[in-house]
Amino acid sequence: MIHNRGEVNPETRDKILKILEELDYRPNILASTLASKKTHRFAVLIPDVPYPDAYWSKPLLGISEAAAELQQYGVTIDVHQFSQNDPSSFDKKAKVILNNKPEGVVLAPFFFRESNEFVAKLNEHKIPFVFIDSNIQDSKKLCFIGQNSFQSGMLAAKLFDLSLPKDATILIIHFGKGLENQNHPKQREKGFYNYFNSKTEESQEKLHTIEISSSDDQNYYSIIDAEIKKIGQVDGIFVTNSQVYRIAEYLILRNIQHVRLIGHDLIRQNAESLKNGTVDFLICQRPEEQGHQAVQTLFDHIILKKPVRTDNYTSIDIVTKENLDYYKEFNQSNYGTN
Amino acid sequence: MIHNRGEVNPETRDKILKILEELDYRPNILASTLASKKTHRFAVLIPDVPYPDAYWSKPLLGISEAAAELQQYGVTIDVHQFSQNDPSSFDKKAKVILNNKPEGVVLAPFFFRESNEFVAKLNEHKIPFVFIDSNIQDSKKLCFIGQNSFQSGMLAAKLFDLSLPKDATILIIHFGKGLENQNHPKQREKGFYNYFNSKTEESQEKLHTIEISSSDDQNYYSIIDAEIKKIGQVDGIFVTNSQVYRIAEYLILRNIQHVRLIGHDLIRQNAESLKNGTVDFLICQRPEEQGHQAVQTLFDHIILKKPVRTDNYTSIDIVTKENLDYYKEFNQSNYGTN
DNA sequence: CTGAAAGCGCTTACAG
DNA sequence: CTGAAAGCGCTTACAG
Repeated sequence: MIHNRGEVNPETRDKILKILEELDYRPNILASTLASKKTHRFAVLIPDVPYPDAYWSKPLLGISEAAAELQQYGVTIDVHQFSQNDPSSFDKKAKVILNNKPEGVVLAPFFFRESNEFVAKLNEHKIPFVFIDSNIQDSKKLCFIGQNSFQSGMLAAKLFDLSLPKDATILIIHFGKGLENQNHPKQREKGFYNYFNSKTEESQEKLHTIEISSSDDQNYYSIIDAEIKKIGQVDGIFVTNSQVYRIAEYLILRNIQHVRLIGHDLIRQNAESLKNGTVDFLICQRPEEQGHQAVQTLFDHIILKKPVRTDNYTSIDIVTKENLDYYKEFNQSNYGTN
Repeated sequence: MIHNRGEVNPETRDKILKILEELDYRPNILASTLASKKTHRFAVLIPDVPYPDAYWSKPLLGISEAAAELQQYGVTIDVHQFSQNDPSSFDKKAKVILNNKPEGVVLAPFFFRESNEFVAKLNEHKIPFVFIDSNIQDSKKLCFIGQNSFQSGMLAAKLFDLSLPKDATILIIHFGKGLENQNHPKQREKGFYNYFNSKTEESQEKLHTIEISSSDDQNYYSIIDAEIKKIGQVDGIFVTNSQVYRIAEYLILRNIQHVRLIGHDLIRQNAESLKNGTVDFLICQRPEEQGHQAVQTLFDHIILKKPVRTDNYTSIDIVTKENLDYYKEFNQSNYGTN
């Protein structure tokens, strides 16, 4: 009904628009999509899932859910995955996506340089894109969806602060190589230090940081042994990503108790560590919701032509043994039989 | 296309169904709602909002949001509100709803007896209903959406346990009259005691409970004064509902510091107490999401004829000064200009 | 350039 | 009872 062809007397145009407004006219999307028979292709570029239940299986769940919902609107979603250890795999998939010329893209800008190149091409082709998980400032993005990692580091610090004595020794552990490519762990550490540095009372906590790169995978036990020996004792350990369950394993094997242990993300292994009491708090970010929202945002913008928020920080959830069961989204069980 | 009239040879029927399955046939809801021109009326029965930003303004937000989304499917939602101090107002609205014969109902079963009567009538008329906030067992409900309050009490206890010395004195405060009608506060208290009673190590915390009925509104300060005087000192206070900001006011006025204060629900007044540091933790339940989901569940069941879960516990969120900003749902700000 | 017709995948009132 | 036609609110290909 509303088209945009030809010249119309601006006065007439305004009159018509005013009447439409008065009648509160809204185009019927149902009728519109039904009639147009148009089909929309979105592309997704995220890390692969190297082992079962690894972190990126969760955003993928949300993406698949959104895909199923939007299918009736003629939306197809192609998911492309790259290896977190291999920037060239990112590049390769990015090229495939560009060749397909999708109407919109969701991407996790994991590798800074490669992502910047990809994003430049997308802008060139005027393909709108949504960042998921991490952000690149000043990039003409449609939207960013993820966690404020600085603030989540602040929160971790607060939890130690409230639950440990004032002179506690806390060890911060970065797990996994390629930290230069990952914003989250560094930002979390910054937030963590910021919390303690900006305390009004004289802060007496002793903070130490170590990195365990993935090439040390086999012998990270001895690295931690050495560190603890060096600093004498440890009251709390903060792991800046989802690998906290490995520290839980370490503590159990070494039979070290009464260490406050906090990490990130509700992957299966971490849930188990929460249940057996080794991990005290898990700070989480609703990854399924992130995946779902990323796709939904593209849909809102491209098909519904609705305004979308440019920054969409998901909640920073504190998960303990007690509330764990209420954070498992999209589980298939618990359905009625009607 | 698929109808249910007349007799068909069962064999033929099965064959056809099989072919449909093979073709993965799914009726197009868009075309269906467009063609049918059917209109669906839902009714909602929840408490009113006695002062700005009071708790029930939030589920209402979620309900309105869902109403806007489902409007294009021909769904209309009538919201009826009752006074939390007046069971007869519940009754009156329930009668109005029954007269309107809606296709589905969302209700907060606040008054046990009145709710039971209403629910019996709904079952009689075969009108499906969804409980929001509170539950009534064995009631042929379509679904319950709300918080597991026993578990949220457990969680509150855990937070005190981790952040207070082993011999701490904790005061539990029930605010508001008519507790006999409200399940949440009592269940939360039960969970709270349960946590400390089931600790493996000898529990040395001293727990005290008081009730402040709303007729004492004017002089609750003196009631707390008296209680604290009686028990000598207090290290933590747990308020079993959203009225925790009033205890925060009390502590500020009396200049009492270093009391760990935990309460429920992110209403505006509580958010402020969190920011100024009087309240340490707020345990929240995503009320907007509850409102939204209640309506959505009715839609899924009645229009989409999808199976729905019969119990839908929302997450039990721990909110602090640090993650507060990421729990404000549905705020209108922060939108881009595209 | 523009108006009018055909059609999207369904439902429903209706003729036979 | 049942098949075929009309129509839901749009879009699009097409005739003039």
